[in-house]
Amino acid sequence: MTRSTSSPGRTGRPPRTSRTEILGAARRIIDRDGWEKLTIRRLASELGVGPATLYHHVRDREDLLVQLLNEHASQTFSGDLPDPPRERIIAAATAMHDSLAAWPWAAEVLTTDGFLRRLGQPALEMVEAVVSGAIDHGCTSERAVHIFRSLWYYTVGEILVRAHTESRRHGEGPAGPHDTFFTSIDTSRLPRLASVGDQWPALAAQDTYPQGLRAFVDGLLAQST
Amino acid sequence: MTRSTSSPGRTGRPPRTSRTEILGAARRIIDRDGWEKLTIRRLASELGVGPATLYHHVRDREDLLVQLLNEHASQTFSGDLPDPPRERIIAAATAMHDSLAAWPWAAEVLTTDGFLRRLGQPALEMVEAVVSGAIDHGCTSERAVHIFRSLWYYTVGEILVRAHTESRRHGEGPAGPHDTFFTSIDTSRLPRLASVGDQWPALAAQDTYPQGLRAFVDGLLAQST
DNA sequence: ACCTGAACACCGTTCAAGT
DNA sequence: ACCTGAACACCGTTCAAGT
Repeated sequence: MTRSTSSPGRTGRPPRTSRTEILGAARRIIDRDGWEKLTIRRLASELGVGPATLYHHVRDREDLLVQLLNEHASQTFSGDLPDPPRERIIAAATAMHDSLAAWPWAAEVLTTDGFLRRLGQPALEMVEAVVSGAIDHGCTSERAVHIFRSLWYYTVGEILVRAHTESRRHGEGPAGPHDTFFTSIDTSRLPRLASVGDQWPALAAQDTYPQGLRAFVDGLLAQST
Repeated sequence: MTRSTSSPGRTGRPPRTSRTEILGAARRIIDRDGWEKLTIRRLASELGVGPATLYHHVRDREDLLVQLLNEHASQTFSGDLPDPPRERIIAAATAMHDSLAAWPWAAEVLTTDGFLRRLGQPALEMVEAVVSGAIDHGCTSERAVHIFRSLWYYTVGEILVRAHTESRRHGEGPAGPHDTFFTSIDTSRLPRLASVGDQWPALAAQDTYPQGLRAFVDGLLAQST
């Protein structure tokens, strides 16, 4: 929470830990041990300082994660977006999605209160792209914000559900009796699910985000004409 | 994980804690102290037993939450759904949404791995309604599953983001200088966001789930014709 | 068969005191 | 101004032992 740039009149003990060092150490832990292991205490010992020290540089654990995500976003979002409104919206949403999908730990911070307010410039440019695309299509700015939120919910939901599903796809070898996916369902009341049956996991594993996104964008834009 | 129904040949110490008691105590804690306080240790002391005892009745904390959610679902989903495919899909998705929205703690368990596989009959009937609606509209069963998943992502995302936003809407009285919602944005690169500005929180507070849902359903159904 | 205390291996955060 | 050890107030889960 203190600035690492030394102002002229500054006095007292010089800093040994900088924001950059902290973020670097955090990424090292994530890459080496997995993001579940990124705790304040582990991060402190990675840096060779006491846990209390970190509270001079980040407000709390959540703040650390938001900073990490903003850093990631600034490295990810690059290149210009297409000009046609519909394509601009799809490209921006896809960029946000792909950026988040690459960082499963993002799920932890995505639903943070006031998350949007704490986004950095690069991420906000993607929000701008969606909102401006909707306005250029002919929406009011109020409607454009609603459209952004709808697409944001879809994107966050996909990331969050997927982040907690990736776990194991092994363990269910072709040797075992392919027992029903849904445990003991009443097939008379659930005929469609029964007929889909064991195919469900395979279907659920397919990446249908892009297709769903296009359907959603078209549906939303059709509503405001 | 043991059944509370006593089989004839059973022997040994009689149970003092039942599945029903556990679920009841859990709901009491949620109602009285808030769902954040629902921990294994607190639940045990609410019941007057040791923490280890609970592990004879639930596999782990996650299992407890899934059981709680299924119980809630069985009390919530009632009444018949409309017959026209589009309306049936919308009604089922809305029922799932409203049911989850009433239980903010559901966010904790929603993204559980293999969540769908652990749903009980009442919740599965809502899944069935969406899938059957899509099939009756003319989709293949594969496509119907994709449609369900897309709507599920949107629904989960809305719930999760909303659950972490409800916190405080007070504290920002009309007296204070209505400072910018987005902190220090580059207005030349973000003109639309700049013009929306402080209206964002008010717009974000509006419930646009039903409208977004209809747009999404229409977009998805239009894709498969 | 069911219950238990005690232990294991952790958390995030605060605070008075030190340099 | 920055750093610290120690403490506070918790977690989920396991396990050998008891009834």
